[in-house]
Amino acid sequence: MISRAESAAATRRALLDAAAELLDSGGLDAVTLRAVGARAGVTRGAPYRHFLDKESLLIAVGSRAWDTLGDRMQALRAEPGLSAAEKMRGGLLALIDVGRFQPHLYKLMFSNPPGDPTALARAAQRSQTEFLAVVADLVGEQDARRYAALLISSANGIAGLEASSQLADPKWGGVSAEDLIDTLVDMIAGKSRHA
Amino acid sequence: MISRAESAAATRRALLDAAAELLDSGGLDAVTLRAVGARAGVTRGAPYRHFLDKESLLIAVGSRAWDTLGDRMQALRAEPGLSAAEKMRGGLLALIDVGRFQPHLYKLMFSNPPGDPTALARAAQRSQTEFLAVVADLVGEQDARRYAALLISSANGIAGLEASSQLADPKWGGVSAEDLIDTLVDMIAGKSRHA
DNA sequence: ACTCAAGAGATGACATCGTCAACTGAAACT
DNA sequence: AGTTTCAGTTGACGATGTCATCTCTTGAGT
Repeated sequence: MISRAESAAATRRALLDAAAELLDSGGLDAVTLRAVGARAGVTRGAPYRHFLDKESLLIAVGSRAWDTLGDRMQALRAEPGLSAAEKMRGGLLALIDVGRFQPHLYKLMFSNPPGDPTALARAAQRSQTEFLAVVADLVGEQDARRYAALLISSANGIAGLEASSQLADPKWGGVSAEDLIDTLVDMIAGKSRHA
Repeated sequence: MISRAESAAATRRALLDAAAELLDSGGLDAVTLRAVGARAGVTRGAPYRHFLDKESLLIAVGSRAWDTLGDRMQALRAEPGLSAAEKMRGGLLALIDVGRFQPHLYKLMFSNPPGDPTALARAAQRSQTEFLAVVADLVGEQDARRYAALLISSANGIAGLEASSQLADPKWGGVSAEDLIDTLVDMIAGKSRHA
């Protein structure tokens, strides 16, 4: 029927799914090994057959999210009929959308776990290099690094403020995340037009 | 000698200090009510006389940090002999410095606790309105809101990436947080010069 | 001056959590 | 067929947040 390896891979996937779902619905506090196991159809000790500890499980969830975002970035870059500026805007909005619809997952993606602080940064690499290439197409290799770093930082901050619903404060005059991204993209794209 | 109210206020302050110190040195995991109590010279149950629960204590720590940052912003704005652009840069760097030297406290300041998600946003108000006034001095009332929101978001994101030491990645060509802030300030100050 | 309510703090207890050690059973290998 | 490997279960332990209860000092009312 099913080999042992297949069964193990299936439960591993089920554990990741369960953890991601619990994170989405109930926040980080809801992700307990007991709940994850129960939702995956196993018991509390089972995760230890697939992950070193709880932190490793969470890192795996975050890494998987970075991978799917990397896929989206890659597809976006290959998309024909889009200008470099449009691709740049799209990439930033893809990141912000994660923060918008899965805020807890988003926080996890940008958290640096005490055990292995670089783990999630490594998982983010592909997403970021894809985006870097898009920026380079717009502003040239020379300034691409600085601008890409600035854009990713800014998008991250915008998503963060929006997640804590601070952007909605009337103090900012009702700006949306898209407004801020557009302002930024226009400034940079405009600058590149001057060269 | 000392009245009861004074003594209570003193332990309340000691609890806040203890929590802040534990947070700085050992991260959020190190902040346990037992450890906080011990460091403040009381036992685990004492905090419940001053705070509703652990979350309320952490919110109080974060709020106090926002208050001192607000003081710094206020002093910076009143500083004579500084151009509006310099004040703007200084305000952003003040925020980034918190992320640089007290990363755990910084994360707390931008976290939205499940119990009262708006509590820390309220504490951040004064800092942000002070900064908003500085930005208005540079770019005018009209665009101040949008630019201030963008700048705070960006600074937040930059501090976040720096905290997870992702800015150090050679992929970005060795940019510093100051570089990114300057790039941003120049773009906005330059734009305002055009008007 | 005496009484007594109030409240800060201590303490015992409980549920929950992450984690480990020992155990079980079935699949995979020789 | 016998043996090993390994996914999964179960019991136990220490740590933690939180509540109920108790103690004791302070401070106000008479």
